[in-house]
Amino acid sequence: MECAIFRGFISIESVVLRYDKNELQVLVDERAVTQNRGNSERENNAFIAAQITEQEKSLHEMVSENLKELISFEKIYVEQVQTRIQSQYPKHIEIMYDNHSENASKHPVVIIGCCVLVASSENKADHEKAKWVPVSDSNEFDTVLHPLLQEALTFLNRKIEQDPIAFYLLPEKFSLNELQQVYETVTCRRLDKRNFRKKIAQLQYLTPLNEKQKNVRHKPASLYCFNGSAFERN
Amino acid sequence: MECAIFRGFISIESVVLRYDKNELQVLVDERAVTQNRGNSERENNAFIAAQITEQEKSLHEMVSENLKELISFEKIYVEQVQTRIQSQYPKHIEIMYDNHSENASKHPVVIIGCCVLVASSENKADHEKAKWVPVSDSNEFDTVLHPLLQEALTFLNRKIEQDPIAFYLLPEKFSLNELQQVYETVTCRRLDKRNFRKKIAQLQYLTPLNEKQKNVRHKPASLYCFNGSAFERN
DNA sequence: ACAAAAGTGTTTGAGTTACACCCATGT
DNA sequence: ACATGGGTGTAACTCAAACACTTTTGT
Repeated sequence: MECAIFRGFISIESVVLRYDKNELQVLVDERAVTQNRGNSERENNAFIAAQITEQEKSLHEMVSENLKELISFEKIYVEQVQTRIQSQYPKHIEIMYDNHSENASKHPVVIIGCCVLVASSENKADHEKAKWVPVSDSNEFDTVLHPLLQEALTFLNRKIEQDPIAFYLLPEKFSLNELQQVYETVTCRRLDKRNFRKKIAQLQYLTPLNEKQKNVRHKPASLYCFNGSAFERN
Repeated sequence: MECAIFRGFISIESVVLRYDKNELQVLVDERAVTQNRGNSERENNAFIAAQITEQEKSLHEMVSENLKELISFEKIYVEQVQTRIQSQYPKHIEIMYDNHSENASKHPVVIIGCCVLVASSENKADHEKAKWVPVSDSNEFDTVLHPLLQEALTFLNRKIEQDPIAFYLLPEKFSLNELQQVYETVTCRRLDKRNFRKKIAQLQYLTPLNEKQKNVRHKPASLYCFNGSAFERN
């Protein structure tokens, strides 16, 4: 094994996604936007820095704690999808650190990019701190963060075929068609209804509830919940 | 997008693997071992730190430059397989930094773990700086680095099914059976000779050379080289 | 009664796996 | 001549894809 160590900065970036109104939406943090313009409010950054040094925390915990200021949720999925090293600070970040600011620019930055999934029903309505934007609204986004969004979507596309992560994007109870729509949206292709049901039946992720949709003007669908006993993650 | 940035250390760890004598071997850096005992010789670390701040370099370049001090090679494969954040320095590393050493322990460490592949024929013989050890010799390894070795082997096992990375472990010219043996060693299972040849024939990675093995006491095998035109990586 | 989504099996093609014998060379 | 690994095709099986009609509810 070869090993080298040096000083630097560590940046943890999260793309937070939800599934709502038949589309994927990404969380835009209005605080971050204003924070980049003006240069006050370092509490948020300081917060994480403090947490991490206190004891060893997983990415899940760190991202999770940070996000609680923005949205409410019960379950959350966090996975690292990107690591890059830059010799210069990304343009969209103003690093305001207490001291050593004069030689800060001599140190590289490691950027850890995460893909975060939350269920739509568990989020507060939009408020002044953050808003949800369809991922298709590409001109909404800071172009510097854009590559991470792409990376997260690519990751999600691949991952959803392998592991039961669709459930992080769904409410507790859901119908098979809702589940299928999540798969279709994430993978960007239509699926055959019968083949889809055969496939997930094999996987045994689902517990059927003795409950059906109400007040729909068609045959009501049976509802299911996710049985994660075999898939404890984080 | 959510973002947080803080000070820390960046550690780049590489597991360097080669295929030799029908087994995978890992490079053990004797310098690192002595470096951990005594606490001189920070040139190596300083070297990389300087390089990275000078201009933006890829992991490939950084690891590659660092390894040139240990072994010789022409082609090399580098891929990041792990990122973890620790609140404390790994035990096996003594961080000796010029100044700020008093508050250094307040900052977390990001560890970037890489899987590196080199061809056996391209390496210098073992010398005092480094030696090659079979991966099966598990008690040879520093237990702190061990998880990265596992991660690298798992990665390799999965990756070799998808991309033509076996060629990084082989000399320029090789027979189909040598190629098959690499696959068998990496995936830890026997393969059917005919099925294997059918499969790689489809993939069109190979250019047949008008050349055969010499001085073997059996029917000499045809030699091939890798045609990487469709797979430019790094 | 009608509109709208729910629900349910079978057939076909593609790809993967299993398997046995003759060939060219060095000693 | 014999020992050693090189080299080749076919049949069975498994998995994924394509496809159409009946059912239940609200209006």
